Amino acid sequence: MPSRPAKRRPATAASRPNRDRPALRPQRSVGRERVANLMIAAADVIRERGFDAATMAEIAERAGAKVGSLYRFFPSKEVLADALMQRYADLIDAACDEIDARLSALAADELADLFVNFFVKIHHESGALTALLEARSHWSAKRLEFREQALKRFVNTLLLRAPALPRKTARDMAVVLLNNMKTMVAMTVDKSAPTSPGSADELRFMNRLYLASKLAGFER
Amino acid sequence: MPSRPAKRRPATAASRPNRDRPALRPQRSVGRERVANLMIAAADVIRERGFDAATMAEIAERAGAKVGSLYRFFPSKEVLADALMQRYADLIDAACDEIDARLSALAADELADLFVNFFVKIHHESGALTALLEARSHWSAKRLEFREQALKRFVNTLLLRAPALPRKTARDMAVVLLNNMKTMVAMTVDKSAPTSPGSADELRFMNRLYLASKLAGFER
Amino acid sequence: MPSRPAKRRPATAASRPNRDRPALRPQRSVGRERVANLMIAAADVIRERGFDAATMAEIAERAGAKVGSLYRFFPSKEVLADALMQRYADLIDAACDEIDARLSALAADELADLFVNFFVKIHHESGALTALLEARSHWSAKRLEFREQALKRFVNTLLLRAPALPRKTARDMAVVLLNNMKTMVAMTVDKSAPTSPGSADELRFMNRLYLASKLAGFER
Amino acid sequence: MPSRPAKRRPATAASRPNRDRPALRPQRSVGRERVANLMIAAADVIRERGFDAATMAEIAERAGAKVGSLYRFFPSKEVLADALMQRYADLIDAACDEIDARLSALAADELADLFVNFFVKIHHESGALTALLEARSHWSAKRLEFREQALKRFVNTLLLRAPALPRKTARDMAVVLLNNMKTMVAMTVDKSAPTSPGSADELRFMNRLYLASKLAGFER
DNA sequence: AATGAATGAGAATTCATTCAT
DNA sequence: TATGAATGAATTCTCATTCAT
Repeated sequence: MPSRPAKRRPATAASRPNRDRPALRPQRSVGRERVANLMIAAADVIRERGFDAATMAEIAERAGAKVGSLYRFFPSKEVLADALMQRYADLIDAACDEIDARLSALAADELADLFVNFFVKIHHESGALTALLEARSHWSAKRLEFREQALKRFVNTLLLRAPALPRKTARDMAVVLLNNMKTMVAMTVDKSAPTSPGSADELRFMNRLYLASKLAGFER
Repeated sequence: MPSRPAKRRPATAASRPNRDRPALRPQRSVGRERVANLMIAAADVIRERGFDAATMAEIAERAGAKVGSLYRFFPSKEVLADALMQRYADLIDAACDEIDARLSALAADELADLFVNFFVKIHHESGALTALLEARSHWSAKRLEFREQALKRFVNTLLLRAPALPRKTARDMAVVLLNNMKTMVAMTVDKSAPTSPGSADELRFMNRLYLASKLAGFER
Repeated sequence: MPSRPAKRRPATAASRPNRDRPALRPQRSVGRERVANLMIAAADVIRERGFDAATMAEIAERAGAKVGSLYRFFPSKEVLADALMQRYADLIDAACDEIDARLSALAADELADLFVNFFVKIHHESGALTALLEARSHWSAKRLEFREQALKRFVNTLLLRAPALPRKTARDMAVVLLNNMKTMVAMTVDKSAPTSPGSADELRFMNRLYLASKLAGFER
Repeated sequence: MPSRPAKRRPATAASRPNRDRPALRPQRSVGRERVANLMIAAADVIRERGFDAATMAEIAERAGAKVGSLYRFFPSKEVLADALMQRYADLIDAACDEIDARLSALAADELADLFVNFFVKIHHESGALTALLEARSHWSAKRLEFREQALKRFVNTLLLRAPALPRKTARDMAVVLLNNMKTMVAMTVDKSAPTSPGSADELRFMNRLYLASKLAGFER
């Protein structure tokens, strides 16, 4: 009974294992399209199954690709998740920019609604956001970073609107707003738990109430 | 010429005649203690790792038991989760009973705080609740049932307090409150995302604001 | 404070999205060879131990493969059995074609012998046939299909030889012949029960007697 | 991390392990009834699922007993199977006695029919016979012994009827007859494979033909 | 560069059998 | 004695990741 066959070449120190490499940024348009498709597929699968249950094989298949291709661009599942998070961070940045530009023209309630619908809009485009935020299995640095970055942008927008607001208060508010955004996604997008549209209205109402109350007296 | 001794019957995981059996009620005190330990361990592991990533082996080990014992009482991971959910449902029932008894003596803000801290208190006792509610992998009937039951109890309490409230409105409010409860757990108990205590205060404030506003004019 | 590294996603056997996929057709020559070896090994192990007692691990090992490879091509034990059955169905088809071609040149006794040795010849090539036909654990559709297909071919051959035979009679005869084929395998190939060669002669004799008697008067 | 707890007392040489003990022959009527029920349940389960797939737990449950009781009377699955086989051997003995008594009054065809229906009648009473004969997993001595004993009885009856028959021929015939008995069970009792009643008629016909042909000239 | 194949390290689940009360 | 509980060794199946052509 021969002992197990020796492990396949154990990745010599020289040959840096693949997974530490960051996501590949393809140069040619065909490559960029492929990456886009892979990320869409990944978002879909992760939304449907959750991060843990999503398999690289299904993601590749959903994108009409082979796992090999998937691994060419995203050397590990973690990196793929990170890339998605980065994408969401960028989307949030852009949306905040847009809000900031119109900020002085917005009524408080409008601002509140824009906030609360933030993630829903992102979800509309690529829906793995909440699934990734929930995933306990590996709170990668990237995911914490995302949270941080999002909060900072929200704080920034809040302070732009109400400069007299203490920064610390703004930060705590941002945390609450972020959770409301997640809740709104759960209530309007997730099909699993049956929720009447009325509850989304309630959430919107609560969010308006809260923001109006907090901004009152601090607004420019 | 097969020389090995005949193998025992393959414990074919495929033909699982067992999985659908409900959780076994232990008969003897040693069994009751074991079940209690198993549920504590399960709650711990599921909280820490999430439902998908929690393994039956770790749960058993943490309870000082062998998987065989775990499976004796809980014939599948699903059933184990369902048993936990049932436990939480019972806890909620009891807590609602308590609130209902004191209801007329409570200020609106006190009521709001009791609501928002609901899950935190449960978490304190057994912390897998939010992890289970998040688990996408299998929205088992039991889990939906739990949601439904919890919502019904909240509606009941709300209507007790404000009988003039339309039932449908109460239901939508309950959904929002439930999400606030989950958020509060995330903000105060989960150690993964660093959150200042201030944000919990903000959430409490928002919740008070909301409840007060909705109950105003409807209260007994 | 969980310190262990986050575990890989539990390869939950419960959520098997794979099992129902048909056997994979290998693309490369190395894959084809592997599949061939796996089927040989499977037939051997199933013959020796019976379907239930045969384990995927032993099959893989006997083929010099890892279970992972086995499952790549045959996503479940059922599918593996089905693939073997399909193989046997093809062999039977081919053998019937051959008999049909020579049919008019055959004496009735020769035909009877060809029939009764049918399964023995198949067994010689790949010996899981009777073990699979016996397996009670899961009368998969494929296995019933096999039976049906084999019976149809036998009926066809019988009617070719004796066109005046009522189809229903031919069908009933085919069932008897099929059982004789199985018996012949048991008597000549299985090493478990000690049987003298004389009993095979007796079976052959009975089969001749039967066929001659039934065909008499109906032959072309 | 303490190593695994020491195995529970490893059955000292003094305390002869249970499984070598033969089946308990209960003295009191209540015990005899319990054993009878257990054997009926065992036969049912084994017939339905096959020997390998039958579990001691299901057998006990089907008999309205606990596994502990089952093991009290049958110290292992093997012993249980052996007890069933012994039962079948006794039934066959009795049936042969009966045939022998009427032998001179029987037409050859009647004798043939009695033979071919042998196992069906037994099956009617307790149906695990063919399942046990098929079970490859452990060709225990008892099972071979059964075969031997049955064959001997058949030979005996054949020689009683046709004393001039060479003993060796009678033995080979008995093997064929035994297989026909099994086939008849498969065709008339097993519900899995759909078989028309006509095929049973064919089998009966073949069996008559064969026996008549073989006995001709040798009969008393 | 694309991709079919390999694989190792689990993970869920089962069950014959033995104990202890 | 009856029976609830314990257990350990198997067994099926999964999947992230790496190779070789």
